[in-house]
Amino acid sequence: MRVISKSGEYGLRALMYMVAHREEGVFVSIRDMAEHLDISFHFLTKILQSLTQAGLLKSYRGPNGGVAFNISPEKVLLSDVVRILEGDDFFDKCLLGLPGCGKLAPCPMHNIWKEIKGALKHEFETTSMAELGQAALLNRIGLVS
Amino acid sequence: MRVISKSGEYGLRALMYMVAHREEGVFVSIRDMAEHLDISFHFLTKILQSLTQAGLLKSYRGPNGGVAFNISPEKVLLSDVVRILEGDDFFDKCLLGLPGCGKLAPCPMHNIWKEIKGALKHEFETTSMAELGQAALLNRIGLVS
DNA sequence: TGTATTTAGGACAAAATACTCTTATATATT
DNA sequence: AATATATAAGAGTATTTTGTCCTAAATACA
Ligand code: SF4
Ligand code: SF4
Repeated sequence: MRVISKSGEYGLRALMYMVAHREEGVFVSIRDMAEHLDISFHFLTKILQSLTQAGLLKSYRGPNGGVAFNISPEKVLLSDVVRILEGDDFFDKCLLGLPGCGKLAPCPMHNIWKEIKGALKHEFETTSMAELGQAALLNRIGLVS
Repeated sequence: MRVISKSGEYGLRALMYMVAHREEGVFVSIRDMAEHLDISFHFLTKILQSLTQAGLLKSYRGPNGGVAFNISPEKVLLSDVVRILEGDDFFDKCLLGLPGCGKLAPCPMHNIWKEIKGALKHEFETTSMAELGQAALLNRIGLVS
């Protein structure tokens, strides 16, 4: 059961890292993140590029360069991140892979799925990256317990 | 957001079809199902083979052959099906793709995910294929509304 | 017995996802 | 200006998932 893709996972873990390690006016090195989080540097770079292009992050090239939040992490919702990295229809998917959930004459799975999906969407839309970052400070980021 | 794979989707849709169309002592043709549900015949055959090998279905070769429930659909839970088709650890996965959810020192996503996953698991473990089949009789199976 | 039908099973191919590598561009420092 | 460092961007490779095809085995029926 994979809910978010590897891209989504890596992106979220990187943003958690950034929140936990941010300093005002300092860009976080992608290479450092990749090493600390054990993610392929080039792959992570691409993922973060998507977030930069979407306006969520800003980047800076050259020595001491890196990425930083362009929007305050208090205002960045989990749902914003997954919508950018996994597609805008992330929360509109059907359990059976068919499009158009919630319309007339739903299939037998509809009621089951409606509840679950609603709960997931609600959680993602009421949790900010800042909150996740705070929690990350208490534990070891992105590591299994 | 794909929760179940294509294999799982096809398997569930086929079982719903079987419940809705079952007659005592009659095997349901895989080819008929594949056509009605618009699923590749060979692919569906393999998926149903897994369910047969797991003992959930029984099959019969030759004219008027096909597959039938080996276990009464009232006793077949949704969770049984996905565990067979997607792996026994289906409900043990982490939102971030890391193994071992629910242990000490959880990551920041843990509380969010724990609730959602618990709800999903509960729904799947309290819904039988018979129930889904009943609902399927009322609507059009596996079709989007 | 021979033929048609239907699942079983494995090899193969296509598509999607995940990951790697190379080159270009921007910036800082000397 | 020259060099080192870092992200941007796109091409290329690997792995997994999904789908196709061919042959074998079982069964029914003429
Ligand atoms: S009605 Fe059923 S098949 Fe259709 S989108 Fe909703 S859950 Fe999926
Ligand atoms: S604690 Fe977090 S990272 Fe670990 S398994 Fe649970 S949700 Fe995943």
